[in-house]
Amino acid sequence: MALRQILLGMLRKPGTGYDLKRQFNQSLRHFWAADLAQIYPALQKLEQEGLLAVSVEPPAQGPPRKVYRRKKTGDQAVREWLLQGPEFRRDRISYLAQVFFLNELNSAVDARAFLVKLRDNIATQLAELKKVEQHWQNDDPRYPDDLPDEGFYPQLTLQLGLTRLAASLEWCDESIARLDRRN
Amino acid sequence: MALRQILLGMLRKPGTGYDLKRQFNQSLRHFWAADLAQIYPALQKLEQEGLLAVSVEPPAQGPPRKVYRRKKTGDQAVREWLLQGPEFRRDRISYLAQVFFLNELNSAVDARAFLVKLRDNIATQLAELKKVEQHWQNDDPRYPDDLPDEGFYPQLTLQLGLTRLAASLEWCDESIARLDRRN
DNA sequence: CTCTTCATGTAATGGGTTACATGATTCA
DNA sequence: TGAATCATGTAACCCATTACATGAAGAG
Repeated sequence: MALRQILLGMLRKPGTGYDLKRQFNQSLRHFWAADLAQIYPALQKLEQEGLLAVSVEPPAQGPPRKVYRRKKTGDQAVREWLLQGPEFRRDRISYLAQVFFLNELNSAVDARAFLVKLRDNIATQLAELKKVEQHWQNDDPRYPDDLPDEGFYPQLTLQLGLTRLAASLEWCDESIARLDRRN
Repeated sequence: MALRQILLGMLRKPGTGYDLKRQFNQSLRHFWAADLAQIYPALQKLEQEGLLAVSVEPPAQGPPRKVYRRKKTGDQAVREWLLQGPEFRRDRISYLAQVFFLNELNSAVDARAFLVKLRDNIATQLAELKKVEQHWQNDDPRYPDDLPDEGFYPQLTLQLGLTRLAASLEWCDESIARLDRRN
């Protein structure tokens, strides 16, 4: 149920649903993704509840832009969310479920192939996140240690993303090595 | 949509919905959780589809036990799931979304308090997972390197859980230190 | 001439959570 | 006497995904 708050958080500066989607892709994607089909109704609801204001503006191209602005009640909602402390939702990691049952294949060769594919996938994800980091670095030469506060906290999240992927990658390599040692 | 396959995987040995819930709590919880309200209908559906067989057995206590057994079609379904390669579902990490927006608090003190709470939470989770590892160790003296295949793959998943939590914990400490250095 | 980008949505379906409902036995 | 364990479920709701629908401008 955090999408509401995330949208409010992103609307520190006014924007349209489409703008927010772009922000998801650029900055939040590695820990949260959302589709336009989710974003549009959510924004409408937040407006109905009085946390956002809308104004229709003429677009450069396409249909009229519905620009959402956060109201004071919206500011407050974000602050409350943060003051409640960290939220944990149960994570579900499909590929770990698969690893758990790899023995069902009755074949160390097939199990190994699975782990190698997993390794490659994670390596790709890590490479992509590093590209994102490159972009951030190019956008602001103060990256990572002299960023203003607005950039500092997002940078922390990127950092954890990189750390976790690197740890997962190492785990893959070690797992493959352990499997090889068993045979 | 992996719950189906996980239930099938767990039913290598026959059992009831309640038994499976226990297995979730003991072995899979750190990467997948499921409620009885999800498990019971899912088992019924798998039976209707012909992947499982049911037989009603007299219980030690309570209502009759519905014991599910995997059929050959069920075995096949598990194997197909694994042979398709690793599945990635987009993860959503609420607390990272919160970290991303911590600047909204306009207070390094409050932001720091958030990170400390996060640190404590993760430390608790790590301690709990280590307890789980202790149990596994006690259950089988061959842990971790001389386990039979059935135990080896589950142990890998536990290992990743521990690795990731340890990495997250380090990240928390470093983030708090970096925040302190800024002020 | 086709693909991408801008920009809005709705509808159907699927998956997950919470609440509700029942009832016997065992343990503190 | 009250809580936990065993054992089954249903119903309402919420959240997320996929598919469908429209349409103009600009890039290649």
